Amino acid sequence: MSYNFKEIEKKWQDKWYAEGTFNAKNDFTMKKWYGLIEFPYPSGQGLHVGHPRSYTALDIIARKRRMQGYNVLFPIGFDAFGLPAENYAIKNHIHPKITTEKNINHFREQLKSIGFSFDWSREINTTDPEYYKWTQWIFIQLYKHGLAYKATMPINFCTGCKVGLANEEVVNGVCERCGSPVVQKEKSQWMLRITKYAQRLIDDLDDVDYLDKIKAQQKNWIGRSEGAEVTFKIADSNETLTVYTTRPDTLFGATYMVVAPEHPIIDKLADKITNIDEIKEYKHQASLKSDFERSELNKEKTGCEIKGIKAINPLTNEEIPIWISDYVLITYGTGAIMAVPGHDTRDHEFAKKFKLPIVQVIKPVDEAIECDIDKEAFTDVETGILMNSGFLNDLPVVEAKKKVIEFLEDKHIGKKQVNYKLRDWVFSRQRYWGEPIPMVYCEKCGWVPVPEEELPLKLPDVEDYEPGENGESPLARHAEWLNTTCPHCGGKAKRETDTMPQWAGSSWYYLRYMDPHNDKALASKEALKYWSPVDWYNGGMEHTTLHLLYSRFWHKFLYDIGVVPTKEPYQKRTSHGMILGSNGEKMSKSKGNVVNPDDIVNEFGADAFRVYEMFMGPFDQTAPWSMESIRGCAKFLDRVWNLQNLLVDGETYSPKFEKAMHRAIKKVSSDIEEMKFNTAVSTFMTLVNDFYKEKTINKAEFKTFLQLLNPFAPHITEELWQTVFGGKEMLAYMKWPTYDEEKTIADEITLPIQFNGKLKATIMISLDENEESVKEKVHQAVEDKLENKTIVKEIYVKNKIYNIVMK
RNA sequence: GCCGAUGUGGCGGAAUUGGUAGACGCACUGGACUCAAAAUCCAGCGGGAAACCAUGUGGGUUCGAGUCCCACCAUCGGUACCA
Repeated sequence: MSYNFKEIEKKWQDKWYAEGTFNAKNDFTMKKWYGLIEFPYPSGQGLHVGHPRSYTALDIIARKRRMQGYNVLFPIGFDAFGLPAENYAIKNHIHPKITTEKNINHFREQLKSIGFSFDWSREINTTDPEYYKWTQWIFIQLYKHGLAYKATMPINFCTGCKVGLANEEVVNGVCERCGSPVVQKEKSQWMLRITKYAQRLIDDLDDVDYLDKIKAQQKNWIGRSEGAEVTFKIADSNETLTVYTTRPDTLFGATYMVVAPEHPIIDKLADKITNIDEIKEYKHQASLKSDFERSELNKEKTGCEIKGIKAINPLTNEEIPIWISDYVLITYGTGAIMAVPGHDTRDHEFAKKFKLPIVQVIKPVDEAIECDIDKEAFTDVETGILMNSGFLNDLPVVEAKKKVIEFLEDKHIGKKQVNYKLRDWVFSRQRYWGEPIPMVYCEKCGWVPVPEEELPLKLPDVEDYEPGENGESPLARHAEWLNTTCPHCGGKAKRETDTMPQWAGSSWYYLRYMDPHNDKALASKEALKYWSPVDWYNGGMEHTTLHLLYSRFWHKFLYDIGVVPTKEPYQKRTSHGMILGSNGEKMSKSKGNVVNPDDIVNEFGADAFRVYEMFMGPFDQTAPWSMESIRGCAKFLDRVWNLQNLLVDGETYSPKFEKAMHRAIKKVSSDIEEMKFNTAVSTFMTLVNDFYKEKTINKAEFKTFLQLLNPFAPHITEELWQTVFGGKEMLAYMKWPTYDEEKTIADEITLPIQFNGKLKATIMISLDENEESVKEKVHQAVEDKLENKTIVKEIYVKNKIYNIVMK
């Protein structure tokens, strides 16, 4: 018989959320636990079945922590600024504020219908002026500390819509919406100096408990490399050309140089360049290409020799040619390289194409290794030995690097240098639906921050959100907003019309949860001290390099200026796998494989939904949705409900189930900590099967079972606890069951007997039975099979296995 | 190319970390209940008549390998001319 989940789940949800059952307590003397999930973007489509995977997982941990006596903070909010709401507004002429509010209401109902133990009294919304007041405040602090600056940067510009586009809106080099080509357009933008924190963002990963793959991906993204800067003289000139290289040891093999098209040396030496028109034409062609084209259409390298000037290799003193090519990027290193075609694949390709000399300066230490420098660059560092390199000859690569850097530093023509791939964060968006950047431009005083007492600087209510011509922000059209007075001199001034990117509000939201209604500070010192850091943060891998890195950066800055008490925001970071459609493809409207959480809750109930999401597969791996499997989980809960029909009295576990109970407590407890939810669920199922097999369960067993299952299926378990046991106190706050290690160990063991590692039989032995006795039993058991065999040796691994090696 | 993962029945997946491969669930088959169906309960369920064969492929280490080592293949995610 099925239980009435609709009625039961509603009943408990109403009680929990009306009474604030799961709200964090303001008792700062208790031990605390702060669990965080990525707050959703309230899209028009409503909740995706992917959201509850992460939410259920952390909800289970949060619920377990409450039972373990922690003061738990498990908050929820909405990351509500962003493009979809704005695009929807442009299309349908409904203010983003209205759609956002509507969507949030929908999300809130959906989230409540799944029974998450969120503290709804702390709900936040990034578009609330009382919230973004502090987002703006942080920006001003960044500006005051020299970490926010204006720079002219190329942006993606759609030639059709005449708007600036975010990178995510550029698909294969064309505009996602209209399909017109996207070009790069120079625009003055606010930038945040995240690069200043690059090294600390790497180093401090040592102090946090993130999954290794998350650490690896962040390190990769920051992209630290060690090498040297080397300065080359330009022949017959006072100019020099500085390059960055990770292989200074190959300097003797540098046979030419290459500069990026945007490199300033071309303008500086324009008079000397004999083919300046050709070079200008190359520069022009390169500027027409988008970043996308420069990287995607790179099958064939292009380039052009800069005639009339030569560089001098500081070690060989030979004059070498200088080329221009767009495979060298102005944004990395010095925008110029020394080319060592013998030992760099790209330089080799370029040298081959333009018939430039290739010199070998490294050979493999093992002569047996094939190495034909004319065919292919030899790039192996581990096995390399220097040759044709004067004072570096015969040194291994690692030694040669050290020695050459010493030499360069001694002669003041180079130095050790560390570089990062990480670039500063482009913080401006020419969009309406975002936090206004609280800056004012005054002809006399330059950029001046809005005084802090005037925050929040509210986003004005406008009717037209269309981006302006040439990629101007829609706010630029609103004179009333635009024109203001300079907070510094009182003269006429104009406001910044760009808004902040989607990432701004989410970079510090976990701090606001600690004290969400504070109007004096982003949170009180006491709350920050008590709740920091977030103990466990779960989210998607797709946020590893942007959101996670950005918020670590902001947090470190806030730490530096004494606002927050910890160096890192999140002590532990884990990630969940994506949920795919039943056909194994990503869920999308066009593929028609989208599953709506509301339908699942209606048909199977919230508890079944939660149990299924945890049971479907390993938590950190992608998993396809299956309607059949969720039915199995609903059936399991029916069986749990009907256990009450088998119930007998009993103050303690019956001998029949004692071991099973202790083992289940142990297994479920550790599985939750390790996020092995799928095997925890199978433990529950096995246990239920055992109760059915024996057609009995006593009260002690049932009580423990309900407690263990409560974090996974909170509604049905509370209901059974109340109706069957007459429990007054809520299960959710009862002490988490404990187990006795000794009682998890079996005293009888099935011992496998192998012949040459292959299973032949099993026997029962008692735990730690002496070897003589085991041997006797084994031989008795396989006597007949031993005829005509010569035993070579016998291996007994205590309580594990008995293997007979024979001929 | 580089970085990270993954590969086990018809399907989703287990496997105490080197010790009985296939727990648990789905699907399927049979039985009970029912006038009947659904639901429920019980039983079976990798292949093979068996010896045996089976954890992407080929080697290796070991008394013993899904698990460790070497060389590959395939799929997915991230990143990409980063010098």
